[in-house]
Amino acid sequence: MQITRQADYAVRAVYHLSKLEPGERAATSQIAKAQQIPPSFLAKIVSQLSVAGLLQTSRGARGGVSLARSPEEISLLEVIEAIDGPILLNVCVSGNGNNCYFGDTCPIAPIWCDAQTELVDRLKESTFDQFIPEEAAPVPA
Amino acid sequence: MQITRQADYAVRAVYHLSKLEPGERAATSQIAKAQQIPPSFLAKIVSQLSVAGLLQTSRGARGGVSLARSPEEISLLEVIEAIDGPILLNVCVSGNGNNCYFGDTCPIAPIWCDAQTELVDRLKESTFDQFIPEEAAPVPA
DNA sequence: TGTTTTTCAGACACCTTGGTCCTATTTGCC
DNA sequence: GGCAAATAGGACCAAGGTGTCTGAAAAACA
Repeated sequence: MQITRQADYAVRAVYHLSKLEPGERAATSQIAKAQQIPPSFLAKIVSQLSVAGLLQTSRGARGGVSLARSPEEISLLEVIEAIDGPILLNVCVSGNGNNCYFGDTCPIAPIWCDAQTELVDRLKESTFDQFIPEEAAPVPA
Repeated sequence: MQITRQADYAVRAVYHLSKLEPGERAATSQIAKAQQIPPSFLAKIVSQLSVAGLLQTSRGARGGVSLARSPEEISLLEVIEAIDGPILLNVCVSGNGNNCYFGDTCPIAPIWCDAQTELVDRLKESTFDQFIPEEAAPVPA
């Protein structure tokens, strides 16, 4: 009952990039050091995020990675599902709802469906612009 | 991001026993057949639930397992945590709250803490008497 | 007493996740 | 061109979840 380490690392990497200027690049080694992620491991994670279309990478000297979209257009949910696949609290809950092989007669499945929906919605609403310290400060009065 | 199969099987086993008369026993082989759980695997799970004090077992002919308490005193949370250990959505969230090594400065940890609290509360409120068909029917008017 | 039924306890195999390492390949810069 | 910096990608290993199997111990019953 945990997101994988990979997904946590992915979130931290995207968070790190969110704090940069738009379009600014960072090397994975820099991100790894700042966020305390095993560098070799982060390389593979960044690669997956790139394939998923969340990051842009450029190879070679002075290369690095940057966000493919602005922070307010990237949600926690997207990053996590890009790495872990769809969030499913139990095997008997598919993305579309109750997939229990006991069918609609299973009295427990609705609990999982409801809890999962709540969690997914919560993560979907959490975008990375909410995590940037500078932008969070000027609260509309 | 899933409870383990073991925990799901444990829930189904407790659900099965909840439907029996109070104090009535069932053999693990019966439960396994009814709930479609690998019998050898269920044996180990039942053993863990017994150690956790949720089930009572009796060996020998005409033995079996029964609930150690009445269904309304057993929550989904208890069964799941007896098998999987505490529910933690992310490594950086401990049972007591934020355990992120970035400390209170981590802007993402609160998301996990809140979501986890909501999920745990939900599972804590779900007791097995709510799943018994006969008892669920007579709704107080 | 002996047999049957049942739980108990451990060893074992398989797959996914977590993580390292090494070797391309690409790109910028002298 | 050639070197250095950086991503790309695969091989590899360790640990935990999933599940099977086997033998032992306990209890009921004839």
